[in-house]
Amino acid sequence: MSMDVQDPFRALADPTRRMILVHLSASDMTIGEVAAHFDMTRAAVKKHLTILEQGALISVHPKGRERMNRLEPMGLKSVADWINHFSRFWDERLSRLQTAIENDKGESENND
Amino acid sequence: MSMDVQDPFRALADPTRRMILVHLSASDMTIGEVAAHFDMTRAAVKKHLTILEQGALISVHPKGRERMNRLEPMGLKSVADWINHFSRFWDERLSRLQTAIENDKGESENND
DNA sequence: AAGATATGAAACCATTCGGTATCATTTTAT
DNA sequence: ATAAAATGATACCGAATGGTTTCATATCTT
Repeated sequence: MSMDVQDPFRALADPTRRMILVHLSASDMTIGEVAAHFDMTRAAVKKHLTILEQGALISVHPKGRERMNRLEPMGLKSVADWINHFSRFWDERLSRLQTAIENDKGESENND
Repeated sequence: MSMDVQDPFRALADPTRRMILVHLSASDMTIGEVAAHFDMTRAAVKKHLTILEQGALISVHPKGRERMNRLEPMGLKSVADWINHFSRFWDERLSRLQTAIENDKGESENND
């Protein structure tokens, strides 16, 4: 009932929705303009846009009979922030890898 | 048949799976150890671990009758890399916001 | 060898997902 | 006023999701 804000991770799970975000990063677009880039009905694209909006990854701005869909970068940033909590792990691994390379013969770390 | 590598975005879509990653960031764990943190059956947790493995977000290492599940940071990095293609947008917005604040009376940018 | 332990695998179920088609509503243009 | 254009809304469909239960298999431990 409250059209609650769903988490943005779910919105990113679908490849079509990720493509939509890429297109919207070039310019704001109406539903019809977005749909023109895909081989599916406007209705399907509209559902994707609704999910993106619920995930706060886009915002919607009515202009007359059209609805402009706009990328909402802060929604993406919230996802980036979560993931970057783990960045120390790949940083660590990267530095360990570099060390191994410098040592020429990397000791094959604990694989099966 | 080929147990193909699914995209990691789908693996991140579920909140339980994101929690699993947090737990695994503390230490490698067996299925049973992971399951102990959740109010669901081991079978369900195992399914989640399979999806995480398919998304290359974890790796699995059999040790006797156990299977150690290990965080695979580079999988997460691939997601971070995709998202960071958009980082210039929130950076831009942030700098525009700062400018507006410095100008004291921010001109309420084009809202409906 | 026997029993306990850790996992694998499959069948099943309700719900969600991604898509379609159809019809209604709102706004613009003539 | 009317027709066209853009979107909204709903019902419907097959497949995928997230969970369960049950049974089988492999490995420790004694």
